[in-house]
Amino acid sequence: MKALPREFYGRPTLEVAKDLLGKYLVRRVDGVPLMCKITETEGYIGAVDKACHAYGYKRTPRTEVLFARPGTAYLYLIYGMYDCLNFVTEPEGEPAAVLLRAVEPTPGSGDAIARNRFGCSLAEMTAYQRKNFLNGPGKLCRGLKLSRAQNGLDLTGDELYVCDGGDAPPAHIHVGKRINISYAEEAADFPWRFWI
DNA sequence: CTTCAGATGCTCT
DNA sequence: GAGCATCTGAAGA
Repeated sequence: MKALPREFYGRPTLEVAKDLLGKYLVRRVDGVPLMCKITETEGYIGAVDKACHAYGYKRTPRTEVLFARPGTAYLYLIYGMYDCLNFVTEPEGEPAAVLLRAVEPTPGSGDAIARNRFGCSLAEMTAYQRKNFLNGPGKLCRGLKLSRAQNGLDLTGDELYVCDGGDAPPAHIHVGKRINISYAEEAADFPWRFWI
């Protein structure tokens, strides 16, 4: 399956966030591909969004990647111990990104991802672990061996990319407020979270 | 099922 | 020094 081109990312952030749902995230580590279906995303738009790290075009060492060309990976550390994966969107120079909040492993990838996340096979996981496998930004990064080491990675390369699964687009996309950004005042209520 | 505290370190003021 | 786009395990209902 072919990686989505840079033009896919260089569009309005909320469109990209919705269009990513149902597509497949591919992470190649040591040549071995891990594949997951994308099921939950959030948009962050620096120009207007107090929840975005680059709100008001704020440039710092950390936010520099958000100003890069679309189709670049933005990974940062949160709460001292977890990483979050984002895709840079919009034309270059417009700081914005889509946060990947949840994915589901494809059948062939579940076992390797379970090892990364829990250090055991799929079969050895508890029911609770199965239910809460990759349903959070920190969890999916752990499972796919993603960290700040991948910050700035080009999504048109072969280490990390998204491809179209060939399935029909999701019939119904849920829309709601984003998670854990209560500090962001009016932006906390923007309906910029999408899931299937 | 739910709530709750604690972990942990980087980033910007 | 304060706060953070989170997760986990333990305890309660």
